[in-house]
Amino acid sequence: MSPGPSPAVLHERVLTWWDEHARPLPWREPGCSAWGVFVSEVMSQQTPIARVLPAWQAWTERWPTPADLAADSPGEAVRMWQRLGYPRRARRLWEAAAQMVERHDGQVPRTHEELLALPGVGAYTAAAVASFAFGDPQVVIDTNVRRVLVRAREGRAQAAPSLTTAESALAADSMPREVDDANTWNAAVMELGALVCTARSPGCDRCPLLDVCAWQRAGCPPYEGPVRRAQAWHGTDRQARGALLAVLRESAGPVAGSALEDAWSDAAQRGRALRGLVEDGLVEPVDGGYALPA
DNA sequence: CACGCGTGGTT
DNA sequence: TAACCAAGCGT
Repeated sequence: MSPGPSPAVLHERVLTWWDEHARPLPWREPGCSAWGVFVSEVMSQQTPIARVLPAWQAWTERWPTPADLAADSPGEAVRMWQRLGYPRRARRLWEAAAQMVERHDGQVPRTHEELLALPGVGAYTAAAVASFAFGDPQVVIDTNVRRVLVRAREGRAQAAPSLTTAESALAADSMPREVDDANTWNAAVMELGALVCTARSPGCDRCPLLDVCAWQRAGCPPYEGPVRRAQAWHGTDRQARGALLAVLRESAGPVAGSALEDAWSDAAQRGRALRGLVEDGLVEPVDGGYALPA
């Protein structure tokens, strides 16, 4: 079937590499709460760890439990999100905290199914929290895992644009059977993809799988497959939303409509972006202007 | 299922 | 410098 090494070989190599090279991130400390892990996973969705670290510190100090966050306003969550990007994640994290208070006795739920039901939590985040916070070895599949497995086991440069059932099966087949190893494996494969088996310029010379990697053995053939169109940015509604929300985040109180005109001059696009932000619960119209939601 | 959704560092 | 890339989610 696959030209790559057996799972047993992968486990030995990757788990040994993890012991020596895992970064000491605060949410990996034994004493970190499930809430701390949960916040770290949501913040890390599409955002580099270097930018997550200070925001995670600030959030968990200010809101040490789900109840602490739920007792504050969603607008404060949006403000504290700072410039992590995709601010809808902040609003959804606040809503998730509120649901934990209402339905889960103020705790992060422990099962994959309950986690998946929370706003802002998809298959990846539910599996990651179950595994990393609660030791339940769900199959964790993110972009790093997909890239490492596709290269090492199938000999291709990169995974398809979206997750396939074949990749899910490959990831499940790659899991160690023993529980502790499986949970460590989840973190270790991601870490290998983040630090060594990277998308742009992989550090194959320091990879623990160098001599068994199917992609390496095939001569590192380039990717052949459908290409995802690059995201537009300049002049998009998304850029407008970002500019408008930045003004509100940096203001202590409500902002007059005229101040938002300075942030984005095109009136039609400004109006469209503002309506979208209001729909998403990131902005509230108030008397004579706009504010973060109370 | 393809697309919209932020931001900033790297190449 | 424009394009690419980063622990995805919701519709």
